[in-house]
Amino acid sequence: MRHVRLKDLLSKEKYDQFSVEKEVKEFWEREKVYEQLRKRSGRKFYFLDGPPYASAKSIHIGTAWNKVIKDVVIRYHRMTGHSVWDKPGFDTHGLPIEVKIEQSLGIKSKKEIQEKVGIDKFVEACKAFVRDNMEAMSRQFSEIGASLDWSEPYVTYENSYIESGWWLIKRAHERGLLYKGYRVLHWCPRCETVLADYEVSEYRDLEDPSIYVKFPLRGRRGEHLLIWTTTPWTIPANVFVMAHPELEYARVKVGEEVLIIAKARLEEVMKEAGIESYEVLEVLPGRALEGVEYDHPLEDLVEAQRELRQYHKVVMAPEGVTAYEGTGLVHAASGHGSVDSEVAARLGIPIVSLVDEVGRMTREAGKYSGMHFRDEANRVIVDDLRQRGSLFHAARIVHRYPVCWRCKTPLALRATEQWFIAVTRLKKELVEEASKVEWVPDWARTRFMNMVEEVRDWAISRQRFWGIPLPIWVCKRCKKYHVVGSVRELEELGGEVPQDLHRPWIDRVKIRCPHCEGEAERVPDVLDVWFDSGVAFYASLGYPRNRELYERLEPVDFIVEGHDQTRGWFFSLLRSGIIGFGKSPYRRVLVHGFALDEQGREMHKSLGNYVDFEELISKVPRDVVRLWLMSSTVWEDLRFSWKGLEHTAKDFTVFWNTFVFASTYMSLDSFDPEESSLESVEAYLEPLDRWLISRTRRLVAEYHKAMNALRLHDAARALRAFLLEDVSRFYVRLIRRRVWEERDTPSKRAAYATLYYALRAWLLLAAPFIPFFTEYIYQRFVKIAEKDAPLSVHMLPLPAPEGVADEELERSVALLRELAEEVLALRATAGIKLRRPVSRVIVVPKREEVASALRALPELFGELVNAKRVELESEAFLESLKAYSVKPVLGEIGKDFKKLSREVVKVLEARGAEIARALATVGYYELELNGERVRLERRHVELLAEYPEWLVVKDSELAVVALDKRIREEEEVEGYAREVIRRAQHMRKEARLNIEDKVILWVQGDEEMVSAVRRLEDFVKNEVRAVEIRYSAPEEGAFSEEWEVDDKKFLLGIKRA
RNA sequence: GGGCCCGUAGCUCAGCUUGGUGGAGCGCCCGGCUGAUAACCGGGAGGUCGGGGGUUCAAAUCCCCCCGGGCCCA
Repeated sequence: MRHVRLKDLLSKEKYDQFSVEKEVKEFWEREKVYEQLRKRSGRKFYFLDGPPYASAKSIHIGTAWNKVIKDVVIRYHRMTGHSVWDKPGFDTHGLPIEVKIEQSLGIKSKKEIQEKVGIDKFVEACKAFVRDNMEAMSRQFSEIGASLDWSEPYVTYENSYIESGWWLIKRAHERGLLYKGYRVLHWCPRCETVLADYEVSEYRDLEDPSIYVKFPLRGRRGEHLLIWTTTPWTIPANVFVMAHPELEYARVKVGEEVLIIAKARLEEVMKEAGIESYEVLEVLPGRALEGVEYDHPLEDLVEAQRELRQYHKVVMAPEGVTAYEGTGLVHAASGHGSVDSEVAARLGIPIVSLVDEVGRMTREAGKYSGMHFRDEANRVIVDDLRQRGSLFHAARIVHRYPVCWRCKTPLALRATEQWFIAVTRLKKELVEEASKVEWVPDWARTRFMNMVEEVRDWAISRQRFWGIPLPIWVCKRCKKYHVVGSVRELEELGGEVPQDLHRPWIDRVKIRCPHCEGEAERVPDVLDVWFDSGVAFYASLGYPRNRELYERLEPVDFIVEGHDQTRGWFFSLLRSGIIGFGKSPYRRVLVHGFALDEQGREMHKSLGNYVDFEELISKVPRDVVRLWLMSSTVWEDLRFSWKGLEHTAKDFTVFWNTFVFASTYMSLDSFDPEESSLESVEAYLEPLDRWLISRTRRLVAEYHKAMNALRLHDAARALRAFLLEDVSRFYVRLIRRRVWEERDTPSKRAAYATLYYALRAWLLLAAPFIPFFTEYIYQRFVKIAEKDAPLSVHMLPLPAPEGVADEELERSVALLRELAEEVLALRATAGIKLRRPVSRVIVVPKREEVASALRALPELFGELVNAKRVELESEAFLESLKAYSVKPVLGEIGKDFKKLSREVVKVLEARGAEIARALATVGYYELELNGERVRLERRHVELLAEYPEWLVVKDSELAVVALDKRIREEEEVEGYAREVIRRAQHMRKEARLNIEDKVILWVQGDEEMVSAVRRLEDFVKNEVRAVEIRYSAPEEGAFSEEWEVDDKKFLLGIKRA
């Protein structure tokens, strides 16, 4: 006979979530559960893993959170009939890894890589490093239960992935989006590569010169343009000066010289320069300065300047000028400033860049050639300007200056030749496609759109080694270039394809120029690492070599990453999708928060507040970590909290205990859930059972609603609240007595069937969140009870929303629970323990729904407050219980009754209640006193109305509740019997008896106690499972203990019968 | 400087979309319950809902400004 039995899970065994997880992991591995899960068929659900960057061995808590979120969604979809694509990925190329390898090899420059180490060794080292990291990270991800395919992740360094990447470059080329440009971009002189806009993300407070320089007007002796700069090293490359057409400029006489400066800046600049005496000669609009020529102050020292004389003019460039800093005249170095270069391009002015790839001034910089730009060149240039009298004022300034995100070297803006994809031309498509995407939460859309609005062309080339080689070959003879889209194409063009497509091997591949048959060589660049992950949506599926898979799975149904990825991965995917396929590659995006430390700061190893993942899961069980993570609002930042974890762990003990309770009694009674289905016990369901069923249905519905809206935290919280509040704290507490009943009653079966229904549903719904715990319980609970139950809980379909919740019943129960709290508060003030029954509770409802709830569920309420009777009464009834008394108002009495006053007061004291009632109702009271008629009226007394001392009353929002404190014999006897039962139960537990063991009970001592037990002998016997009660001293060998209740002493003994 | 998010009890956070007497857990004090429970229940103390202004009969909630923190950009 099958029935529920948690054999290995009985209460004596101490619950240990760590061993639960260990056992479940072994079970999953032994039975190859994951492999079977993957194979299941159903509607496609294409999930795409945002590949973490494999630059370290240990994962961040935030990375773990990220994968847990993914796992919950994946498991949810598996359990709702989807076939889930669950290939994880790793991002493996790029500068951060190169920098780490440089450090480990003890080298500092690009040159050393090429000359001392060799690119081949260097690239191999990168690959080995990444491989180790991936292995460690994969292990940690599977430790936390992430059920993705760790045996075959997609890896961006693999040949097939690289080839897929090439395809997109080719597509861009075919669409006419690929171009080579000479552009001003941030450059790291240490890494010797260009950095994209989004890579310029770190700023440091650095000290720089802050100088005001005089540029003499050509042919007007003694008159100068005054410019301001913090980068003296750009002065040799000065080509023109920018002014704002709508600003007012002043010609100012200072000493013997005339300076031109924005009027709005005049006062401040003079103050800074310490000049008190100056005279404004004239104010003119910026427009008037257009075309004014000047001479470069260092013209004779800088070779490049010889060519530039013709461009030294003031030009109108409002985008480069502000009225808030500087002088309103901006020195423009077309090769060293982004606005400068744009203005130059607009006006057909040449781009001049005088800094080389390692940060030294070039040969064209003449005197300054070979000097480092920020150190020596800055100093020498300032000196030269000073010597020539061109320096108006020099100071130092501390300002935020961009540094390399990897090596913290200050960056230089310099013009270089780079490859670009003209993304700006795709802006309309980007906006259109992004607006079709479902963003959760919705503000992610706003954020994304704001970002797209500012989109710039994408500089895809990097002058480095460890990356996807740029698939562009340039002909030595005709100088035309050719973009290669695949390995096969490379072969067809006569290239000898190497084993590994990385540099340096790919560099040696020469092809036939398709234009002139000359020999073509690859350009030496690699691709921006952001390119890699951006193509994951098709490259991870092997497209275009394998078209079928992608065509079947696309589009990606779901992605989720941190909010920093709005500009990162979410954008690079969309960009690649538009370039390659003209549409968004994904349908739905969930944004999650950052995992911060306990103080709300970022967690960093360098800050010393880093919680190591391995340490975390050695201290806290995985499911506890998961549930804690998932209870936090997905898209908000998460504060790490040991306390929060502890609290979550406590909830697990309640989960566990609830199942132990259920299984213990169900197995004791050989309950078979298949035989005693909910339908079969329908007729015996009590209101409380119907309530739990309704609550369960509500949970199912709310859970699915939350999951579908990706409000995963709402689902997690609902799961916790349901088991804790509804099942454990309420339902189970109230059915205890029903299931403790020894006979097999229909009521008991109904309770079991209800409880089983609720727990089974919960177990399945909780499975995506806490896969270990639910699997463990499932194996010992559902799996044993149901004959067709599958191997693993994760293979079951989730309960679907069904039927309707019984709103009215739930509302009634909720009201009664609230009302019961009021009564419990009354008991507390009256000092009557809950164990002692009271004879009656009076309720005067203030709302009809309270009254109808009480009429519908009187027993439930009686049980909640342990009252024999619950009386629904009117306010008038309560009034009638009030005892009235009077307090004489001596002034009035003396005035009216003179000498009789003393007697009147005596009467008031003696017959106060009677008089009070009369005054309250009729309004007067007459009596004869010393032969005189006396008429007492309201004004003679203060009327006091009080409830009798045996009644305590509490007013609340729902009702006035009153508790009759008078304990009748009946209740007293039951109360004493319960005191005995409670202690006998305690002793059973202490004596380590099994729940089903029968005992003999001895009771001896206080008369009242003993007689109470005698009078309720059957009740006591049933409750403590006694076959017999002996009213004598416990026999030798019995477990005995002395007790005292209300000064009544008694001795109890128990022994297994 | 711009866009988006966050700010609620000592601590961790719900509540805000859709305005209607401010909540939970932890911690503290007092009391109670318990043969699933190292669990739980009740009471008490604890709040300028970051600040200011506005809309409204009514604002934690909607609008504007400011302050502090985060992310992304400039």
